[in-house]
Amino acid sequence: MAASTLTEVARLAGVSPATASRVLNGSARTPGPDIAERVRKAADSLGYIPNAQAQGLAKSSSGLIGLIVHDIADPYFSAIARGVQTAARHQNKMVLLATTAGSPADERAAVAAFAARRADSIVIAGSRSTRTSDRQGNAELAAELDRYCRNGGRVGVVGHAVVGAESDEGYHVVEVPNEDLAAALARELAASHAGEFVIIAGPEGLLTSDDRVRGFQRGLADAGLPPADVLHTGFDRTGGYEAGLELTARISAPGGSRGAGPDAGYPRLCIFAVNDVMAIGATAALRSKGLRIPRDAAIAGFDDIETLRDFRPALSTVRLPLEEIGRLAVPVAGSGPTAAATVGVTGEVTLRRSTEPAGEPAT
Amino acid sequence: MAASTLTEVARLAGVSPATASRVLNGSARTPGPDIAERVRKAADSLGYIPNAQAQGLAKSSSGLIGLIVHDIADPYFSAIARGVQTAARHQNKMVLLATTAGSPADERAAVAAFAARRADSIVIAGSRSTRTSDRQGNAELAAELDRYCRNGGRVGVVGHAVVGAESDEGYHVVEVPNEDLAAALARELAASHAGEFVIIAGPEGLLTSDDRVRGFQRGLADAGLPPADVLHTGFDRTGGYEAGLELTARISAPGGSRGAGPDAGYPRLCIFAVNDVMAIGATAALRSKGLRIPRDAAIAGFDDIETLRDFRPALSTVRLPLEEIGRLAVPVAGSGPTAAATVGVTGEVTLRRSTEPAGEPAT
DNA sequence: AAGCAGCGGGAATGCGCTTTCCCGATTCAC
DNA sequence: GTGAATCGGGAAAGCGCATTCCCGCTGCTT
Repeated sequence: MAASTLTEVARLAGVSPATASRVLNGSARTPGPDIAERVRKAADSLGYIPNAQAQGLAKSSSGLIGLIVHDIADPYFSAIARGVQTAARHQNKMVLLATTAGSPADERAAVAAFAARRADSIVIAGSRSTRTSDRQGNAELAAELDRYCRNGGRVGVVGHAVVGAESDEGYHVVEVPNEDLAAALARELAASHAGEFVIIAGPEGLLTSDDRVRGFQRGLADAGLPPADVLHTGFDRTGGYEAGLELTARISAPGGSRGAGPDAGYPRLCIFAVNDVMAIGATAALRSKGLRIPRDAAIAGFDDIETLRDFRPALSTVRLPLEEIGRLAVPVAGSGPTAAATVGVTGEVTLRRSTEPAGEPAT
Repeated sequence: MAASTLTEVARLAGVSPATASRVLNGSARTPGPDIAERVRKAADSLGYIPNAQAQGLAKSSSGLIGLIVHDIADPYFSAIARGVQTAARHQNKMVLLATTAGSPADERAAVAAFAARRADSIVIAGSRSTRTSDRQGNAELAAELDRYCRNGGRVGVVGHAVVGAESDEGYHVVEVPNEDLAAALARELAASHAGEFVIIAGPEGLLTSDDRVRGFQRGLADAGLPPADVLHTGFDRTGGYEAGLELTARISAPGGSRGAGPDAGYPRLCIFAVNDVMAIGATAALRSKGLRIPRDAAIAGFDDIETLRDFRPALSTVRLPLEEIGRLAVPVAGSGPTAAATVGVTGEVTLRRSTEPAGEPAT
C-alpha cells in the first residue's frame, strides 16, 4: 500500500488535483472555504503526505540545506551544525549532512551531491587549505561551487572564501577575525609571561591555522617579543598530543632560552595551540609526562568549544560564537542574488587558569 | 542558466534520452561502447548532474537516510551521528538531519518530513519516554512510523522500540543492555565502596534512564545493599549540575547514614549519574562547592562519550560503542521486509579514578 | 533459405505535483 | 441591460528522469 497521492485526495474530495494542490499548500489562490474544508478532510482521512520530491521537481527547489563539515563528532563542528540546524528550522528546511575529513575532493563530491538534490543552499564549514597538494582539488571544488551558484544556488562559507572561487553571486562568507583575535591573545599573554612562546599549528597551508599563527606572531611582535617557534602537526587532538610530547622534551631539558623554567618562578613555555582540541591533546601529552599546567607550561587554545566548559585546568582560549556562526552561515531564504557578501562575527580573548602565572595555588 | 538535463546531453550526443539514461546510470542494459563514450563525453562537456529529485520520483527511492537526534551538539549523539554517516556513505546515501530535543511531537513531524522526502530509511536515536504527558505524542509517533513502514520504509531505533509501535516490518532496534550493564557497574562499585549510593536519574519515564536505574538498583541488591536514593532531574548537563548541587548539601551535612564521611576514610557518597554529561555536570557542581572527587564523593557515569577522554578526574563509566551503534542502526539497503528485528551491542564497565577509594594520592 | 531468438536503440508513458491557461459564472460599472 | 472585469474551478502541460514496450536488425538453427 503506497502512500496516497494528491490525485487520490482530490478524487475523494470530488475536486480536481489543481484545486487540491491549491488548498493543501500555500498557493496564491485560495479556493472557497467549503471546498478547502472538504479537501483538508479528505487529505487527513487518507493520511496524505505530499511527496517532497515531486514538489521539488515541479517547483525546482527542495527545501534542503547542505552542510559540509570535516567531522560531525568534533565539538567545533557540531556546535556549528547546531546553529545551522536552528537556522534551517526557521526557514522550514531540512539539513543534509556531508562529512569530508577536509578533503577537497570529497567536498567537491558533496557539493555535486547537494546540487543533484537541488539543495537551496550549501554551508561549508571547515577550514580551506592552500596546500599545493590540494591545488587541483580546490580548483575543482571552486568550479563545482561556481556552477552551483550559477544555477541559482546560494553558498555560505565559514571562515574563508573558497580558494579560487570566481562567482560573487549568492556566495557569502562568515568572516572570523582569526588573525586579529590571535594577535590580541598574544598581547595579553605576553603581558604576563616571561617565558618562551611556542605555537602548535595545523598543517602548513591550512588557512585558519595560518591566520592564527600569523596573528599570534604579530601580537608577540607588538609586545616587543621575538617570534615563536612553530610546530606543524595535525589539526586535531592527535596532532596536539604529538606536538605536546615533543614539547615535553624541550620543557624538561636543562637550561633553556631566556633562563626560564619551573624554578625561575614563571612558566618556561607558553604554548598556543591553534584550536582547542589541539590544546586539549597537548595538555594530555604534557600531563602524561608528569608535567603540570600552568606550573610547568602555560597553554592556550582557540574556539572555546563547549567541551572546555568542564575541562581542567580551565583553558585560556578565544571564545568564538560557534552556534551563531552556524546560524549566520546559512544563506537567507529569499535573498536576492546580491546578498550581503560578508558578515562578520567577533570573538573574545578568554583567559583562564591554564595561562595564569605559575606558582599560584591550585583551585 | 539552469543546470543541464539528460535530454540536452542526449541531444548533444545524438542519441535518445533513453539511451543516455542507460549509459549514465547503472542500468541493466548497457548500450554499445562507442555510444556510451559519446554520451559520457557529452555529459561532462555539459557538466551534467542528474537531478536526484527526478530520479527519485521516477524510481521512488531517494538515497536519503533520515536521522533523528535530540541535539546534534551533544557528544553522545554526535558520536552516533558519525556512525550513521559512515554507514550512509557505504550505502551511497546521504543523511538528513533532524533535531527534536526529545519531543515526541517534533519527532513525529520529523518522521513525516522524512516520509515526504521518501527517505529510504530512518534512524531514531535518543531515548523514548513513557511519561503520560507524552502518551499522545508517542502514539502519534508510532502511527506515523507504522505508516512509513507500511509504505516500504525501514526504521532503525537506538535503544528501545518506539512505545506503541505495531508494525514489525522493516523495523529494527539496536538493543543496548542498559539494565545489565548498570547492574554490573553497581556490583563493581559495591565491592569497593562502603558509603551510601545515590542515583542521579533523568526524568521519570525516560526509558534509558529508567533501565539504568533499575539495573543499578538490582546490582546493589545483588551485593546485598539497600536501594539507592534516586534524584530525578534533566537528562543533560544542567540536570546533573542541579542534582550535584543538591547532593553537596547532603555530603557536607554533619553525620550521615552509615557513619561514612571524608574522615571515615572512604567516600561518603557514591554517585551514579545515568549518563556521562550528567555525571560531568554533577562533578562540576561538587567542585564548585569545594568538594573533591573521589575524595569527598565517588562518581560514575554511563556511555563513555569521547569528551571523557580528557576529563579530569577520569570518570568511571560504562563504555558503549556509540559509533558502532550508529552504524548498526542504519537499516541495510536491500534487506528484505523481514530484516533482523534486533541487533545487540554490548558495553563494558570501565572503572577510572573518579571511583577509586578515597585517600589515594592524586595523579 | 526461411524462421526465430536476441540485441541495440528509440518512442512513449508515468512518477506526483505545480502552474499556466482557459472557461463559465458572477459581479460591477456605466 | 449590456459590456467588461473578476472570481472559482478544471484541463493540461510540463518538471527530469526511468522504464516498458516496440521495432528493425544480426546471427543462429533446422
